[in-house]
Amino acid sequence: MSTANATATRGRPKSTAKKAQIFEAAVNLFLEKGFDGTSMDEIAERAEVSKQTVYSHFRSKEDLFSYCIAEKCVSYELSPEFLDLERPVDQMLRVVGRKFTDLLHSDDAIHMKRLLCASAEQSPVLSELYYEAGPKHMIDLLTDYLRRQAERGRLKLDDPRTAACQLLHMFLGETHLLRLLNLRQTVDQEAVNDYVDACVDMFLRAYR
Amino acid sequence: MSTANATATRGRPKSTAKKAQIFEAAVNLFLEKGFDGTSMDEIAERAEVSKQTVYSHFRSKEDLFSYCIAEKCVSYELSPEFLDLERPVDQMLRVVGRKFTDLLHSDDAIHMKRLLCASAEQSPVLSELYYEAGPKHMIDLLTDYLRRQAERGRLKLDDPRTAACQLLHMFLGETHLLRLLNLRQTVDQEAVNDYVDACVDMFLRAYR
DNA sequence: TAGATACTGAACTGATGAGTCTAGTAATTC
DNA sequence: GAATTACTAGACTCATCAGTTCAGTATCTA
Repeated sequence: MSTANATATRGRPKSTAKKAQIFEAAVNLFLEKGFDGTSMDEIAERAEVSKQTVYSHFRSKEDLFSYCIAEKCVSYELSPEFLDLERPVDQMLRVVGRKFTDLLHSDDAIHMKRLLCASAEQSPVLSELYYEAGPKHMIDLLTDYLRRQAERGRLKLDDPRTAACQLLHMFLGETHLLRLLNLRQTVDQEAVNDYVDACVDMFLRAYR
Repeated sequence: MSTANATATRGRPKSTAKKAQIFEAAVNLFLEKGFDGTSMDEIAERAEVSKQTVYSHFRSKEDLFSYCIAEKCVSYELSPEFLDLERPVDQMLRVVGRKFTDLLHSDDAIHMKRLLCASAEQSPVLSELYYEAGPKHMIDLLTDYLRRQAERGRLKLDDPRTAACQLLHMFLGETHLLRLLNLRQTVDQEAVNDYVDACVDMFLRAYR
């Protein structure tokens, strides 16, 4: 059991490895079975850790849950680098569409969204975290890209944010809803790609 | 206590009024607090009915839940009458957009969607009901409308179903997500209307 | 090595909640 | 009126689960 702790205290330091194990177990269980459907005993068992250790790292179940969601949200942050202003707009938007739908139709993202919808009533704080790291961040990136391309005269639009919302929400389409409702276990990648292409074509016909 | 029962049996018939009370109480509680967050005692209390009566009308909590969702889905069926082929397309689509967003941003619809997302893992049967009565039905109606307008030469599109999906998902936009995540308690009706108009404009620029 | 803290495992507490049971009352049919 | 079934109120069973307690062991710092 290797151990590392930043602040030097007396006695045996808390194992960051154990904390990671707990997080890993908890996040997977929460995503699979929801908050209410997951028990602390289950988490401890899957983490191969005693229940007391779970409570020594996290004050309560809610606490652990928040930690999991917050941690997960961080991983959703997309880097803006891939939005290349030099590439042809249609090509670039197709790439964006593919990346975006890949991410959003993934099991992980679907489970996450379900979880947040379910917990939205009790804790909008977590929704906030998710929204900022995920959807809002993506909209901001695309808005910026569209504005710049408009300035270059490659697109004709006066409200880049509205346009970004339109395109991204179109991308989601029926597949996303079907996945969310658990009516599709697998994604027909080809069909999604065709749909994305159709959206880009349509978008560009409208915005030059 | 007025009572009416279709099938004539011996003894006191079950009160359809009581059943309706139970349904009313249950559906509201489920929508407000979710499946796990609602207890049968609570339902009985709000319905002003004894717990035993609840169990005499419904076999189990799951049973009652399914009944509620199914019943609610029926109420989501939109009649196709309002899609008038004679009115100018842009005008008609604006009306559709307003009706659609009004419905989908309502507290009721938002709670319903949250509920279904949460229960999607355990029972895709309910998702199916919802999807057929709500989204799918709406898509079908609009697809039909778009096809007919294309036949009349008022629109230029080869895949009316894709176009319908695009438009409807655009309509949802950021507001829907924010409502779903409980980050907006009220809807800025004017902003939504402007957004809907922008979507219709954009849609028509793309499809003639 | 001593003092301190982490971890284990298992038993325990207290609350909540689904579903049952019972005894009595109300409504309906024949 | 007699048989039958619905409804009520409340107590009851049984399981689950968040969080605690405890006694013993492991691992760290000084």
